Amino acid sequence: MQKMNNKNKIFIDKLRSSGLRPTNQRVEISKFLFNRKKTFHFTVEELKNSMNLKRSKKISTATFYNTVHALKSAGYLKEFSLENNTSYYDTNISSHHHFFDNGKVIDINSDKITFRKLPEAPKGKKIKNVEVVIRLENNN
Amino acid sequence: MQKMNNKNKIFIDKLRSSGLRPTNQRVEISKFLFNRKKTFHFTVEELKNSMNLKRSKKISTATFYNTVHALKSAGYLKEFSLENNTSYYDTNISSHHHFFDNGKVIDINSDKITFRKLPEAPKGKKIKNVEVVIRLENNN
DNA sequence: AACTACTTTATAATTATTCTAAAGTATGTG
DNA sequence: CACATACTTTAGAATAATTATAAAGTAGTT
Ligand SMILES: [Mn+2]
Ligand SMILES: [Mn+2]
Ligand SMILES: [Zn+2]
Ligand SMILES: [Zn+2]
Repeated sequence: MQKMNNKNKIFIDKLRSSGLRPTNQRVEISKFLFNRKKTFHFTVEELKNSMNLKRSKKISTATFYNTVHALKSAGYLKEFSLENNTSYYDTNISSHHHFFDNGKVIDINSDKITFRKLPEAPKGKKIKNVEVVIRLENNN
Repeated sequence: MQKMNNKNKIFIDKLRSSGLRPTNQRVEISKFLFNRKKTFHFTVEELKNSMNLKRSKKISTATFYNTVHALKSAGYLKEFSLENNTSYYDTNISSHHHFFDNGKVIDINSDKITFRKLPEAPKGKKIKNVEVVIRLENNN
């Protein structure tokens, strides 16, 4: 019973191609994640809290986890880790780099970093990707 | 009542300078961690299991966590994260790089990677360190 | 030996995540 | 539309990693 207006088509398509029916909850999550200009880095808990804050009828934790996992498996989200034991997700699925600044994450486009020297992959292996983390601290 | 033989002095010193009395449990952990030629990458659970396997009187989980945390705070261990929700520790505390190969972690010495181009730190920030992860996959 | 401070340990609590099973919703068929 | 069937949502239970608690043990000091 999804109103299939053009406005939501792109978000619905991501769900469909992730093997998910575009239910209301899922479409709202998909819109929340992908209807923005800048990359979004988030934990499931952060996503849940910021979406549910504005809602009278809350979306359940399980639905957030399920939807995020399906979108990740389909390649619409990338998972990464900081130095705590929580999964972070990134709406920028290209191979790219990051500044880490006290828990804040900022994208660095791939072309902003190039290498003069890189090691070979060990025997029998090949390089899947190369990603750089630049850790920041305050001046002085 | 620690037997202060020279053999253990270096491991005891790491504990002392981490603010820990060199008890038997702690000295054994320190030796297990630092008495090796190659870098050791581990989770607390792995450390606990491999040490306790050989022991009749087990060291408790809390002692493993406490000791690892103190050694980390003192700078004798470095923490890092893979894409699951577990903390890994690294006995190589220098800024260096890694191959990640299906959960296996291999050190890459700092001088094996150099940059042609690197972005500036944002206003008011400076770069603390730059670390590279090279993800591997099998050939073919 | 007695006193005190630090340590170890078992166990409880917490957090992030996953699982389960029941109730809800959508879709297809006649 | 009526029913069957399949997929969803949800609350709550279960699990895994970690941290907290508090009692019993040990060490260092007088
Ligand atoms: Mn977990
Ligand atoms: Mn945790
Ligand atoms: Zn990113
Ligand atoms: Zn390392």
